[in-house]
Amino acid sequence: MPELPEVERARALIEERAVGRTVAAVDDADGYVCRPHGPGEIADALVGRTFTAAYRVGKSMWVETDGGSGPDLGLHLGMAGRIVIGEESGGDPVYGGSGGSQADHTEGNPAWRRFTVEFEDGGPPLVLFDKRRLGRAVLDPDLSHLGPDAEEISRDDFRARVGKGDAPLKARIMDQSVIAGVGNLLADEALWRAHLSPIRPAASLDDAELDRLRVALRAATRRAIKLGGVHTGELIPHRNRKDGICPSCGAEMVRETVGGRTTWWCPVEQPWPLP
DNA sequence: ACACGTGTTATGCG
DNA sequence: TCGCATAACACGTG
Repeated sequence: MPELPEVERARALIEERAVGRTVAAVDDADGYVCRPHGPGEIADALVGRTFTAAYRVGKSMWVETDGGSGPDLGLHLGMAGRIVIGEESGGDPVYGGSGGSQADHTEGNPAWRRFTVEFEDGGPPLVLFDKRRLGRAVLDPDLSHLGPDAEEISRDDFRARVGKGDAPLKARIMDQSVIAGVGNLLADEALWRAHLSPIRPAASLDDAELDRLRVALRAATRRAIKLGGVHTGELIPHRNRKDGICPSCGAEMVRETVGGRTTWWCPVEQPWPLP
């Protein structure tokens, strides 16, 4: 399930393999993935347009057409979306695979094709695969509700946005209107790296702790982009059903629902209240 | 059979 | 209206 790193890989793939190409046909027949557009609406807007750039904020990406004079194509991978162009893909880990950082090659069940763009050059189409259909393809997406991208937010901005409120810290950093791009796994990984408890009220952090979290989050994010996805994190493999062990100190980790999501943390290295 | 889930959002409540 | 919690969404997987 894609978080910022997987989406960034998908964006880079689109930039590399789809930008510069002109749209010949669009299959937007999946009315749920393409909502609120009616059938053919996205196709009518895009056919004849040329993709000129691919952008991303958080987990949302969009493709610019005709240098900005045409409509943007917004793409979101939801919980299980994957962009495939020819032999390359980016997004949700290979279906049925080990989820490692090996070259992605499998597009999965053909029934999971939810949105397709074909090009005039006759080359490989851009396909959104999504077994759960929680992904989206829309024209001119509204991104006004998103906070700054988690990888690029400044220190001062991070302090001001994250360090307030009574919600648990983990819920705060997963709130896409506060900072954009952090999902459940990346949140656990970054909090573990920063030695901060996910259940701390966000406003209880001082500036030094907020700075530590920002650095840990950025490091975890960049590492995940390089290695192929959030599932390559150091903590993630230890989020098993049984006896999760802190990969750093060996203590038995805690598993609880925080911010509505399953959360794992080390009670020794991420204590709350502070000792 | 049945609970769970790496995301988003409408709805409810104080 | 705001801040926060929860249910619902769709559907494959263990």
